[in-house]
Amino acid sequence: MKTISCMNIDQDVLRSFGAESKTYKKGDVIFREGENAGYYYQIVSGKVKLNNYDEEGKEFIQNLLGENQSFGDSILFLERFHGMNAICVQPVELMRLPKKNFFEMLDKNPHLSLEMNACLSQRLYFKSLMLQGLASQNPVHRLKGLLDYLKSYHNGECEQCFNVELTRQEMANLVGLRVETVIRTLKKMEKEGKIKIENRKILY
DNA sequence: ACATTAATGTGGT
DNA sequence: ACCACATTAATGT
Repeated sequence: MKTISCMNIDQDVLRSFGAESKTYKKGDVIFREGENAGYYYQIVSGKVKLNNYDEEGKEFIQNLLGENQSFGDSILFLERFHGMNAICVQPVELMRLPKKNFFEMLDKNPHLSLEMNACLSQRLYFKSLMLQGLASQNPVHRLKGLLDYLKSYHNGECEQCFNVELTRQEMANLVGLRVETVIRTLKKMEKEGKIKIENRKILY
């Protein structure tokens, strides 16, 4: 199960520019909304979620990142605060590179700079897919948007063999629906042949 | 093998 | 959407 690694920079390169390894436990907060953004983060193992909470305290997940994916980087190009929290969903091991070193690295490695552009473009493009779905009231459209988005991260070739490794609760928090609605909508989509469900695993 | 917990389903309001 | 509860799968002791 390979995902498009965006960004996946060689660990030795990262270290040579002063990155440090860090480990977190499940539930640990890596950074919070409103804090100053000062690091590039790249996940070695584990899973991180980027989220917000609305006024009522309901969670909205912006993204879920796994192995060889980076986060916190898009905002390094801006003088801004974090717009979301980064929380570990599983125990996490990651590399952390200070902003200053990050730019030094890009400066000395133009190809990484290019890759970064490709990476940011990819995120932009697929965020737009998500938004299309979220703009709809129809739960089928919302979930379809999410599935297209997730699949796009995937070098998948075959039809309906992309295994969605998210719980229904996570999906619900990504598209702003209730778990029950997600469960029922997924079943509906299965009947319509849009997805397959094999012992609770979702194939798209 | 048994108890506990997390995730998935179902039905009713 | 929300709530309560049943069923199933995964994990711990």
